[in-house]
Amino acid sequence: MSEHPWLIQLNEQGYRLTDSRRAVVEIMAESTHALTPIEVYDEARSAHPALGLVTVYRTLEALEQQGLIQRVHQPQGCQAFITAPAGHQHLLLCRQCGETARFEGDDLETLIKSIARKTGYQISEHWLQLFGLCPNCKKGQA
Amino acid sequence: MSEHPWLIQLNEQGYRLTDSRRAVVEIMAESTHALTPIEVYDEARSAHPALGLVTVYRTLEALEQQGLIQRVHQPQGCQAFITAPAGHQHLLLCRQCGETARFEGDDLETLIKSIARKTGYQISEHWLQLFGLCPNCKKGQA
DNA sequence: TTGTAATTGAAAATGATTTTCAATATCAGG
DNA sequence: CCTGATATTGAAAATCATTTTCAATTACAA
Repeated sequence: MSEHPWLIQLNEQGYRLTDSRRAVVEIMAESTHALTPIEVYDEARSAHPALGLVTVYRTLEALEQQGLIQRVHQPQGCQAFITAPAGHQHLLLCRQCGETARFEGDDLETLIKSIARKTGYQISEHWLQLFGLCPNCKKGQA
Repeated sequence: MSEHPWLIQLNEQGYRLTDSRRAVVEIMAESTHALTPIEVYDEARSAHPALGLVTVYRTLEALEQQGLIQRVHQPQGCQAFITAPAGHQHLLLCRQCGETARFEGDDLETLIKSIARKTGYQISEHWLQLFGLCPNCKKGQA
């Protein structure tokens, strides 16, 4: 049987392949929503009922270190994870259902350079995130 | 004695003025760093030793509701607070010492409208934050 | 000055996350 | 295909941040 690319990457990094990891990867890799550890736990147990919450935490940590998923910061909390944006993308999150979309748009470079000059800071990272309602939730709203 | 403007605002909103609140406000209003509840607690107790941590949490919550302070999201955690930016400012944070600077720069409107059109999302909020080293920490680095 | 309702701090409760640990499973080497 | 060293597991306990509960205290309006 062929393994998910994330699992192959983990394996290449020296991680062993287990059913627990397979279950967590399957859920995280498929989801377009930000998921908390508990949510991953609940969903992943349908594929692997013996899964423990601790293992979910450990697997999420490994995936984050590999750059495959990332933590999402939201007004209501910062525990959820999503698949990491490819390349230089930013996030757009639905406040209602947690659905995510991505976009690019980096004419931020000019702004950042100008801020660096004005403040004297050496800028190494930036976060840009948009919040709103996805097309689906927008409908239900009106 | 004349009270700090934040205390006056709290008072006008029906909050009573107590030494606990005065101690917390004094620390938060003066700081250019993001401070966690425990840090506020430690610092504020030099002015008011009887202060309890619970009261710090409650006061921070009141100040946040009044829009006087705001929670800061950082890679290392999201528990710290700073004085709320005036008007439409964004944050620049030093990863080393937590020092904060602010900047404006909202030609984001164009970007946001274009993302809204492309994705169908109704965008209601955006977060933009920069991270780096403040002039002081930059010196110690090299 | 006084009464009442807001506020306090301590302790207990909660919730998320991490650590500990003995049992189990993966997988490299024979 | 076995086998053994070692990574991994899940449960329970520990930790850490935050919230709730509650009886005592305090601010402040009358």
